[in-house]
Amino acid sequence: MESRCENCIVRQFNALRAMNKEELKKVSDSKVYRKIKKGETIFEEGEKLDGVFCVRDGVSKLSKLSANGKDQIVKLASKGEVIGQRTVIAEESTNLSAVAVSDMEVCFIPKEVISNTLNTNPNFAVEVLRHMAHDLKEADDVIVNMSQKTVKQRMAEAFLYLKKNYGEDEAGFLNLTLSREDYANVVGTATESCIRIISEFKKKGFIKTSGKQIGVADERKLQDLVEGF
Amino acid sequence: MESRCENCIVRQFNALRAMNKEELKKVSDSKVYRKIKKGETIFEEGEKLDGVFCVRDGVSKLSKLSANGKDQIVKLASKGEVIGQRTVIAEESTNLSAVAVSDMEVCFIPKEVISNTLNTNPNFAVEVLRHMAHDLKEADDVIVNMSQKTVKQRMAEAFLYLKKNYGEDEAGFLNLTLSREDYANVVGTATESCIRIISEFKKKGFIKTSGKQIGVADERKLQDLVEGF
DNA sequence: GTTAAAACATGATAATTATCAGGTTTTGTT
DNA sequence: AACAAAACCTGATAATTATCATGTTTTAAC
Repeated sequence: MESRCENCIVRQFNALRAMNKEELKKVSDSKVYRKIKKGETIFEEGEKLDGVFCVRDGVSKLSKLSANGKDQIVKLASKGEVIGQRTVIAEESTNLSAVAVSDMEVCFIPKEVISNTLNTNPNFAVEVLRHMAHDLKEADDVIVNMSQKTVKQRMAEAFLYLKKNYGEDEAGFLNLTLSREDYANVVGTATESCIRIISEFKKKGFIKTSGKQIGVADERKLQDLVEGF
Repeated sequence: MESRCENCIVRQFNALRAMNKEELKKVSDSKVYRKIKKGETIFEEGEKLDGVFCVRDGVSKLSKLSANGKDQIVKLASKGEVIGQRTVIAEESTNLSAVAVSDMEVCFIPKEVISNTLNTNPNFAVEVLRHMAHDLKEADDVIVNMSQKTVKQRMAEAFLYLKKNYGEDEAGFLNLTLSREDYANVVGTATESCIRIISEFKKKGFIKTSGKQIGVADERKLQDLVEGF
């Protein structure tokens, strides 16, 4: 279901809200709406991007492949977030791949429109800057977590993060379902270790599972674990 | 030795080069020059910053303390870099502490001057954005390294990084001398493990040491190690 | 210059995590 | 429905890394 950016709610969550009517019109006229199926690749590490992707619905993982064939998920991007901004601004090839972890709807916005607006509308530039500053802070936090927390703590944190950011259904299962491998790649561990910890958490009553679905069963206990008790 | 920003070479390395004469004059008139001794703290995690620090000389570590009392160094900032930008832009308290790892000279620039310029000069905003985009990419790389490389590989990388970015003296020792503890905190490991690896690298002829000083002895071998051979 | 504190160093051991090997279950395709 | 592929799971083991204990050297303060 396509529509005009001017009326798009998603825009309120990202820097595009700092655009004026004219600028928004240009974006709307040049944007390309696209559906992306779960598992499909939006772009791959090393590619040059001709624009950015504004996420209207669904979730994408941004990850980087290493020499030994492992994938580290650096960030999950969802409704309202803009993917590829960093790359377009720095005028480089992407350092990350973007793959849909659920069915997605995105709008592709050509880079010219973005950079023109950046160069002429300081409000927009500052707004983008704020978002990037936020991303940078989050990245710093991830670095610290990676080096100072155990795999168990990071797993616990991942469940709490998903609950907080994507919510849960009526039955108490997380709305965003990730494969065990994806969990492992978020947390930075081996898939087997990840599965083992899921089993352990389940046995201890911290989480509940049903097939691929996972739900937080004892938020407090998970929180305690994260904090080192 | 104080001077005018207009004539400051350091400015060429950071976003301040996108300022026009008037703006630069304002910065120069409001800036406060300050010497900082090795080991001295510039600001601490959680503080509110009234401005940014432009590094004229020396190196600062930006780190975050964790619950268990360990410090993770997220970034080393040196000549030309601006510290505290992220915080000032996001209008939050800092998520990191800044401590000098060598004697430093910095210029404090009040945040009003920065934000006024951001709001009126798109060139400056875009330039800041570019620098932030670069920092974000580096942070992503660190995340991936943390999760996918061994401590040994990260140590090897640290030596190569220091050689590349700070150079070495006539005797072949790194210009920037870090304590073993700082190395451990950059790499994200225990100080004892760090020391052990230094001993091992020395024994194998990858590096050489003399007191606290460390020099790269076999760049190729270190590089091979980083790449997993 | 003495002395206390900090930094450096190494061994022994324990804890964490990865890897390999073998299963079962689920999913998607013909 | 049958089949192959992918995802999930568990055990055994090995590798990595942290921790504790203890001693030495260097640095800084008086």
